[in-house]
Parts: sequence; structure tokens; C-alpha cells
Amino acid sequence: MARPRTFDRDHVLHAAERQFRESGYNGTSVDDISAATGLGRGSLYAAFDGKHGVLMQAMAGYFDRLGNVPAKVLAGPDDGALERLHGYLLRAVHGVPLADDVPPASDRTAAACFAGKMALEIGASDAEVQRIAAECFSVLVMAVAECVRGAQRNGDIDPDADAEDLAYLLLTLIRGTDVVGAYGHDPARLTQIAESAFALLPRVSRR
Amino acid sequence: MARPRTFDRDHVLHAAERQFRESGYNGTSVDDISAATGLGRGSLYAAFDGKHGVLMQAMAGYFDRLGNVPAKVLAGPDDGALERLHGYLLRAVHGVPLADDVPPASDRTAAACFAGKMALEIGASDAEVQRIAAECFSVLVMAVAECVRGAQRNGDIDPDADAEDLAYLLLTLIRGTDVVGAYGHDPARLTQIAESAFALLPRVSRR
DNA sequence: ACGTTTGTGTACTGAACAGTAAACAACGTA
DNA sequence: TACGTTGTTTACTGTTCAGTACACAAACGT
Repeated sequence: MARPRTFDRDHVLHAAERQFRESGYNGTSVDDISAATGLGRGSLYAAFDGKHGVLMQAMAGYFDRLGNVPAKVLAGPDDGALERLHGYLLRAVHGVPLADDVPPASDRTAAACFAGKMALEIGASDAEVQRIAAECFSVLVMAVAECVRGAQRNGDIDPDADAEDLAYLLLTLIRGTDVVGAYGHDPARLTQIAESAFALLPRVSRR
Repeated sequence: MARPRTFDRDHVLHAAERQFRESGYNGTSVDDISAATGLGRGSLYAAFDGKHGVLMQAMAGYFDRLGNVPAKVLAGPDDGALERLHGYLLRAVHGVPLADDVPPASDRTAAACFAGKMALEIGASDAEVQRIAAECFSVLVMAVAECVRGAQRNGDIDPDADAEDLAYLLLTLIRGTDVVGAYGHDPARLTQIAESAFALLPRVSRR
């Protein structure tokens, strides 16, 4: 047999993700990753195939986290779907937590969508990054659209509205809060934007 | 007297902006800027004080362009304000043209907000970039809010709605389309998102 | 206890980087 | 036409970069 690893894979990828969030992909050197994760260069190349490999695996890990959260938060019976959607929007503005027990986000760099940030920086020249980022978004759109349909079945949202259109609209708005947050705006303002959007959803005209 | 410049300042800054859009700030080297603009290194440092100086002045130029466009598109009498808002939203999704005679945008990298892209990449560690980007957004929010108030006075939008909230909402959505566009989505989808948002604006209930 | 296998740390390499400095060119003036 | 001023070009410097190679360490089977 051989020598076992001394590092925790997820822990390393989380640290790398944090570093990429802070200084971007091109602004992060291999030495930065090495310092942030505690791994030496050799181990980094052996285990993750260098800088780009670390990014790919960090994004894959983010994708997994991202896909799990809405399944827990958005899925459920039609009764309560609108309220779950409401809760999800307010949370989503402040990011996807690393784990269930971690609070939503302390700073703004941790709140913005990792996939969105990477896609905007290097997606135009890195098809793989663009693909993973698009999948992250796609997963959320489907989950939100399904929740909208639940609210429609429950008589909370206008059944004539296109659920997928609404999902695109809401999630595009959430992505927008990432950018606006990068301008230095108060997080409370971002919450308010999400609230305003929720308030504008087409409700059934109760008579 | 002295030797005159052989380059056009705006032309150089536009070329640099295009380069920064394509490969980001950290992904762009001084040689890249030199190649894109045709200026030698020495001239770049003499006239713009290096890479960061070029970025600052390119962003300042973008800010000026940005501030002029909504003044032309959004300003006007209350009658027609809603329609001007509608037109602005659909245009804004596809970017700010370099000049009046240039079509909106050919590719997605030219369509996304330059200030937003820079803010998301380096705004967290570059206060000056963050400040200019925030000002870009602020100018637009004020212009859109004023247009919303016009539409309210004209009886097209619910006068009880908070015009500034709506402006934040709409512009955050536009910023979101920049990110979603970076995922590789069809521009038509982005237009549709803007249309959906416009359709959700709180209209006065005409009786 | 030894040897094989795999993880880890470090030293190295050539390339690319930002920024500088000095030689050179073009212009108006005197 | 000679000079002073300013733009332009090119060569150079020290640093940082990504990636590699190699020596060392730890585990387990024999």
C-alpha cells in the first residue's frame, strides 16, 4: 500500500474557491492557492492537475452544493410553494452556504455566485467554465420554475403566466444582485430588491 | 513647440476597453494593450500611466458614454415615458454603443456593462474601480427612476409604487442579463427576460 | 525490517510580466 | 537651420509566473 493523503479534498477545494472569489482566476497564482490551501505545488499538480484543474473541481463542487440547496428549500407541496419561493429569493441574494450549519455569508465576495463570477471573467475564452456555469443556472431555473408551477396550482400565482419565464426573470435578477453587491451597496438594499421583485409577481386576482 | 501625438485618445481607450472586456483586467497584459491600441509601451506609460491608468481612463470614458445615453433615451415628457422606459430596457440588455452611429452590439462581450464586469473582477480589491462602477449604476438608477415618475404622473404606472425601488429592480435585472449572457444564452432570451420584467411593472388599474 | 507505492516538499526552468530608461523622431520657434 | 520640447520606439531590469523534476516521507505487505 501507499502513503495516505493528509488533506481533506473538500476543504482544499473550498479554500481554493474562496481564493478564486477574492482575486479572480487570473488574479490568483498557484502560490496563492498553495498558501490558501496549505498544499505544496507538487501535491496540487498531482491531485488536481494544476490551477485550471483546481478551478474545474472547485466549480464542480459548487455545482453540487448549488443543486442540493434548492431541492431542500424549494421542493414541497403546492400549498406553501409561494412562501418557499419567497424564502429562497431572500436567501439566494446572500449566497449558497458552504454547508448546512454555516450561516448564509459574511462578506459579499462569498455571497456572489461563484459560477457567475468565473463565467463573466473567463467564460468567453473558456468553454468548459461557461458550460459548468450555464448548468448551474439551468438547475436553478428548473427548480424555481417547478416551484412557480406549484404556486400556480395552489392559486397563488396567475396560472396564465409562463413559469419558466418567471424563473428566468427571478434568477437573472439574483445574478444582478451579485454585480450590484460588487458595487459596494448595502446588503439590505439587495434584500429589498428581491422583495420588490417578489411583490411584483403576478398574483391571481381574488374576488 | 513639441511633437504632436499621432494617436486618437478616444480610439485608444475604446480599443483598450475592448481588450479588457475580452480578457479581463488581470488577463490583459501591457503588451496586449499595446497590440490592441497600436501604441508602444513608452507612449502608454507617458500618456496613461500604465495599465491601471488605462483602465481608469477607459472606465471614465465609459461613464461619460453611459451618462449621455439615458439622458437622450429616457428624458422627455410624461406622456410617452412608459414607452421610453420600455425601449431603454430592451436596448440596455444589449449594451451601450460606442457611438451614436454604431449598432447596439455584435457580440456578448461588448454588450455587458464594462463597469459591472470590472467591478466583479477586481472591485473588491480596487476601491477606485468600485467607486466608478457604483457611479455608473447610480446615474442610471436616477435616470430610470425619473422616467418611472414620469410614467406615474402620466397614469401609466401605479403612483403608490416606489419609483426608486423599481429603478433598482430593473437595473439590477439588466446587470443580471450580463451574467446570464456570459453563460452563452441566446440574446433573444435576454430580450425576453427584459420584456417579462416590463410586463410585470405595476400598472394603474384602469376602470 | 525491508521494499514498493504513493503523497509531500523544494529547487529549478524558461517564459511572461510590469515598469523604466535612454535613444530617436517630429514639430514650432528663434 | 539650429534648438528645445514633447511624442515614440526599443532595449533592458528584476520579478513573478506556471509547470516540472527530483529528493524525501509515510504507509502497508511481505
